[in-house]
Parts: sequence; structure tokens; C-alpha cells
Amino acid sequence: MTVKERRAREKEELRAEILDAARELFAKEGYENVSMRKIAEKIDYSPTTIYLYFKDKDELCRSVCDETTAKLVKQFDGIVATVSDPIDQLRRAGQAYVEFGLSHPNHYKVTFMGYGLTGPVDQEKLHSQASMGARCFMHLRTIVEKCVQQRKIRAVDVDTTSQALWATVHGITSLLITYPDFPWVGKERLIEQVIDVMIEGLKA
Amino acid sequence: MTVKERRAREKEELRAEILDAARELFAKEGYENVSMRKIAEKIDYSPTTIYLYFKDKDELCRSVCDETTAKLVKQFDGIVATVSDPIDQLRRAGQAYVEFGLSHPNHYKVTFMGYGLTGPVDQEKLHSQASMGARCFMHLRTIVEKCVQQRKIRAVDVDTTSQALWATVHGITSLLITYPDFPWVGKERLIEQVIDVMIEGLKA
DNA sequence: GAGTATACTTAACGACGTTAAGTTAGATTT
DNA sequence: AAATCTAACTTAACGTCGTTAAGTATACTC
Repeated sequence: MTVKERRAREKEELRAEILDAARELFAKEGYENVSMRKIAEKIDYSPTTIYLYFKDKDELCRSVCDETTAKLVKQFDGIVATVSDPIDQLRRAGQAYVEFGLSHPNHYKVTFMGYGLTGPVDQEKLHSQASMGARCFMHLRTIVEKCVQQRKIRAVDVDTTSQALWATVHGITSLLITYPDFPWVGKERLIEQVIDVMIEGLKA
Repeated sequence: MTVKERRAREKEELRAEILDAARELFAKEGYENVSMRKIAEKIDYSPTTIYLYFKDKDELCRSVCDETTAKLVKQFDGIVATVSDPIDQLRRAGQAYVEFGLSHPNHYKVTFMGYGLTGPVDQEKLHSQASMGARCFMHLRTIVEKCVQQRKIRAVDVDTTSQALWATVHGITSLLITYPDFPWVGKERLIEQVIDVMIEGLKA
């Protein structure tokens, strides 16, 4: 059995190597500027080798992005664990979300802005694509739920409020990513303002 | 001189024909699923002919999207002209913005979500790309300014507020476009909620 | 040592955006 | 009316892309 194990380990290593190369190129160049050929060249393998490890470019890029987005989920966990007031949790989580997007714009584009989606989304694509975005959303939702339970915010439907909140943080994130050279009043200030106004509106 | 005029008119006609074909394909298939070859085939010309009328695919698609986005600007004008209360103007403009995005998702992706932008944005690209997005924003800004002047909303910096508002409507629009199959609580309801909460927060 | 599975490569397909080098038809000139 | 020029359009090609099919060599099994 040790032979099979070694083989499996070696396969896993190359898979990791591909992921590493893809991650680096991808974070630097973005989805449409990374080709399978470039990734292959970076690790000194033939382009077709990658297909032995990943179904297609989409799956590879999504794996990379999912990995990255998992870090955001972890951050959410940390916030929930260390911050007591749910309103503060909400604020902190929102800030973390936006900062995550600005730190990893190319990952954000794939995960939350549909980059790399060509044709109509088939079922499995939808599943894997939605999963990470959906998981992030669910974290926000949990926090919102707590806020409502503790009567910190107006008790409209939790889902509606959560989705509205997601839309808000997504809006500022994606706008800043899409128009980096727009004369923003100041990114930090704007982010704070958007989140504050939203939370203020939810309290009222 | 009449010869030159006729020629110019004929050129204009073909240009319009290209734009028509591009618009139709583009609205139906989206940026990355429309090729110069397909557009050319649709109008029975060789692919290279298009390059006599448009610098590249980017310029062609942007022309199409600018045309469409101009309609939104006109709608804004109509709202400002017919609605008296600036807060109502704000609400109506926000709704029009979101509905515009949902009605023309592929145009919205190019204009407001950076679709079709490959390399780093050179100066003229930035200019033409930003122009329509920026013009829409300026309309919102004017309305916000009026709200502040009439003390309808809290008098923080007009730019900050306008940008925050843009982020909000963009957020809900782009999320709905990107995740059409997400279990939203109901698009109309959600849109209303997002805009209402934002305006509520601005009043406080 | 023969046979077989595994890991990888070479070669190719069809598509893409785009450019350079024709071609052709019409207008201008002589 | 013939020669020239010019504008509009096409053909052919380049280099790229994602992806598949067929081939090869290595390492393990028996």
C-alpha cells in the first residue's frame, strides 16, 4: 500500500504546485489574462497536464478563489468570537468584507462579480460558484439575526435585512474595484460612511 | 460636394448597421460570447470591415453600451423634471437605476462592472468608460445636493453621500445580475428595502 | 521479462482579436 | 474615353486561446 500512498502524495504535490502557480498568476493578472499555457509554463509542465488535475480553467480558478475566500470566512469567525456587541460585529464584518475585496480584487471578481462565467451556469457550476459567496452571506445573516433578536435593529425580515446589507457592502467593494481611479472622497471614509449609514437606517 | 455627402451617408448607414447587429448580439449573449466574426456574419460583411468603423471590439461594445446607458440618463432627467420632492427624486432615481441594470444586464456589466476591460486602462479607455458611469453618478449627485440644500437629509459632505448612495444601488443591481438564481426574498421587495433603509439612514 | 496501468507530452482543432496585403469598383483627371 | 487615383471591402495570415485525442515512456504487477 505504501506505493499507492506515495503516488497519491506526489499527485497531491503537483496539484498543489499547479494551485500555487495559478494563484500567483491569477492574483497578479486576473482571470482573463491568465492562460492555462502560462500556468503550465510557470511550473514546467505541458498545458494538458493541468487537465489531469482540474476539469477546466474555470474549476482551477474557482479552486484558487475558494481558498482565498475561505480566509474571509475565517475572519468572520474571529470577529464573531471576539466582538460582543452584535452591531459592532456587523460593522466589523462589513469592513472585513470590503477590505477583503480590495486586497484580492481578482478573486473577488470571480467569486462575487461573475468573472469567468461564460455560458449559462450549469448546476454544478452554480453550486460551487454560489457556495463560497453564499457561505459569506450566511455569516452576515447569522450576525443580523443576533441583532434582531437583541432588538438592536428594526425587526423586519432577517433575510431581507441580510440581503440588503450584503448588497451594500458588495456595492462599495465592487465599485471601488471597478473604478479605482474615480475621484472617491477617500476609500476608508467612504467605506465607513456606507456601512454606518446602512446600520443607522436599520436601527431607525 | 453631393458625392462626398452620399458617401458619408452610406458610411454612416453601415456604421449604424454594425451597431445594430452588435447591440442585438451583445444584449443577448454578453460581451465574451460575442465575437467580431459573429457580428460580421450577421451583417454579411467580412470581420475586418468592422475595424474600418470601430477601433476594436472594446470601442464597439462601449459604443453600444453608451447608447443604452444614455437612456438611463434621459430617465433621470425625466424624474428630476416631473417629481417635486427631492427625496422622492432620490428614491425614484435609485429604482430606475436598478431596473435599468436588470433590464440590460450585459450593458450594465460593461459600463459598471468592468466587463471587457482586459489590460490596465489607458487614458482614453478610462475616459470613455468612466464617462457614462460618471454621468449617471453626477445625476445622482445633483439630486443629493438638492436634498442637502433643502435639509431633507443629514448634511454630511455631498460627495460622500452621493458615492455612498451610488454604491448602494450598484450593490443591489450587480448582486442580482451576478446571482440571478440566489434565493432572494423577492427582487422588488429587496430593491425597495435597500433604497429605503439607505435613505432612512441618510435622514437620521 | 511480458503485460498493464499511470503520468505526462505532442499534435491538433476550432475559435478568437487583430493586422497587412491585396482587390475591385467608382470618381477624378486629362 | 482612357488613365489614374482613392475609398471600401476582402483574403490570408499571425499569434493567442481552451480543450481533446492520440501517442510515449516510466514504473509497477504478475
